[in-house]
Amino acid sequence: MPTITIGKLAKAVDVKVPTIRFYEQIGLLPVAPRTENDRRLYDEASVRRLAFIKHARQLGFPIDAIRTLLDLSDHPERPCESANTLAREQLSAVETKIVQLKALRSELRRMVASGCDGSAGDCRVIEALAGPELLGDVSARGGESNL
Amino acid sequence: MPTITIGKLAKAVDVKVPTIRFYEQIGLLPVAPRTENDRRLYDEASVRRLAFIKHARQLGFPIDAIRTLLDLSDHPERPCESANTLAREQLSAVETKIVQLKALRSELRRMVASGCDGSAGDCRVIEALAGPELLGDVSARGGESNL
DNA sequence: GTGCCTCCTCTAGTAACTAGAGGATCAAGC
DNA sequence: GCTTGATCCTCTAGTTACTAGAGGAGGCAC
Repeated sequence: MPTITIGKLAKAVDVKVPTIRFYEQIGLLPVAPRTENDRRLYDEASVRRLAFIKHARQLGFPIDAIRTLLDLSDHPERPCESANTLAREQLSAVETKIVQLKALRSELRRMVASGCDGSAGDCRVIEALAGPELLGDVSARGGESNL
Repeated sequence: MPTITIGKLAKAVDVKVPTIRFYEQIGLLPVAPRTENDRRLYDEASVRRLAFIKHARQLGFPIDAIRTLLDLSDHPERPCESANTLAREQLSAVETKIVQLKALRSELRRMVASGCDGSAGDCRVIEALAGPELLGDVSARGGESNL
């Protein structure tokens, strides 16, 4: 018997209300039963499910991976190979990102260290951006946009 | 006298053609002059400007910051304080991100290390995701989405 | 009864592109 | 002169994972 309102669920898991509706809409959360006044109602299982999602998101798993993970957790009899694979993939994505960011960090440190206080004409920061790229093959995919 | 086609510019800087049009549209690149057949034409200055943008993007500067940076580089007589500030901000954003990702990495490593090969019911990966969050206050802003 | 809070739906906006439709033009080879 | 394929044009919509806001109904406390 579900008795938890969407606001309470949001508070319990520390997720925003619209996010919960969004998760329902994309099918990460099941369609919630409603009161006669059309308010969504949740139970303890919903709290656990949402907490699972939140935790996975914090670890950077994309929604599609979380879908698979939830599916597995809903069917305990299935082999969990794919969960392991997803975790390994996510780990290596994170590791790659760290390497890339460290390269960026050192270039930015050089830029900041040679900090100038004059006019833009002889600013080292701008010079460094304009100059030939000394950067290794960091983020050859075209930038910073995603994990 | 501009003579470089958009395709050549794209190749010269290693940026995709639609990206160049996009940069023009949002005002990062000036509106290019056209041939009588409506093709955009560029010159060496365009190559330098686009390279500047690309390099700044690789370093993770957001478009708005790049706008400021380009503006400064267009007006060498202005003080370059803001360039320094932007670089410092970007550096600290990158440093923060590295710290966050390292925390994620260690949790993912623990998950992967305890890798199971049975069924989802007793999968450590899923258990780790479902269990109480042991995670420190990493990425309290809600995840991985941006730099 | 009167605020104020929570809830509802729906649309649009965010960042920084990327992909695709549908069509015109160009350069090279035969 | 013609065909073929590459390149160009514009415009719209899709990507990710939400977030913000409009506009309105219902519920609770005093």
